[in-house]
Amino acid sequence: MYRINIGAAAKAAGIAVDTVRYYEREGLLLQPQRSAAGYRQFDRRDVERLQFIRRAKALGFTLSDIAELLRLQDGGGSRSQVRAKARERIANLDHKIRELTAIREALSALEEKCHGRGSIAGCPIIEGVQAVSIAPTLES
Amino acid sequence: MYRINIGAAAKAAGIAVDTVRYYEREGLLLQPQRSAAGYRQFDRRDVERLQFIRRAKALGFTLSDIAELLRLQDGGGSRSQVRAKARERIANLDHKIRELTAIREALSALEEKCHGRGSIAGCPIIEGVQAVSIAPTLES
DNA sequence: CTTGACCCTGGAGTAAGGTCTAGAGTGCAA
DNA sequence: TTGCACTCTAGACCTTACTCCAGGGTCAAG
Repeated sequence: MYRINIGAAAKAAGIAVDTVRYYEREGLLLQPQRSAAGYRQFDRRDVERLQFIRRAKALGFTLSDIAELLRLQDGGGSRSQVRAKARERIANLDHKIRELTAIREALSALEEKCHGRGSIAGCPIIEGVQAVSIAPTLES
Repeated sequence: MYRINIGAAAKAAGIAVDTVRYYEREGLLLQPQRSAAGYRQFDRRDVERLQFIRRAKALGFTLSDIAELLRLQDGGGSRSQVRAKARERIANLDHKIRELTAIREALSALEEKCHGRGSIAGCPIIEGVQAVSIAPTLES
């Protein structure tokens, strides 16, 4: 049987030991087996679960999104539920990307107006910021 | 002379009163005048400064970036210093946008593989997350 | 003179996602 | 048997940018 301590499991999943305990506290992990001395004993599936968490995080899911996905997995949710979460996340990402792109363009336009020489008085970037209109999409 | 209390200044700048005090504590504001009773007295320049902060925030600068920009303004910094900050921020934005776009594409590819019917076992999205390779750019 | 709207300070609480500490027990090699 | 790495728990602390609270003073209107 493949049973490893928290240190090895954390390393295998590329996560810090403290973070593994934190995920357990947050309800993202199934209660692991314990040794006689009370050490957590993780098996392959636990490690896969940790990797799933790490990768889902890399896809920008929050821990509560991930908890929900894991609940679906544990509780026999349906694919359509999973797909709905994915679509929601994609919509979020699209929104965020549009927002950042708009900011980038606004700032870039200011930067191009500035020749970069001279004192700060009258600097087009500073003055441009004063004049920025705060569009709804630019509000965080 | 244009001297207003914190409530009016906050309103003029579109910021909460508590937030104005917070900015003062964080060193973003010049120490305002005080009335005999100890009330802060803001003038037009103070309000402009608050507006500058709000707009710079809308451009995605952090408060510490903004503090630095304000120090440049106060201390006679040069345009090249301001431009450098702007470019740094643009580079940040570009990086973030690329990152989110990569995530979006990865997730979208998974989502398209899922017909959305059936139980969760074998769901391409779940399995795809397991297989996501975590590229350096995808790490937050 | 009272009422209500404002203002003051210091300090605590919030969200998200960890990270660290103290104090104590465990496991294994030399 | 000592020593060191590892593990346990509960709970405090971190970052960013606020937001709220208690307990008290101030100001203008009626």
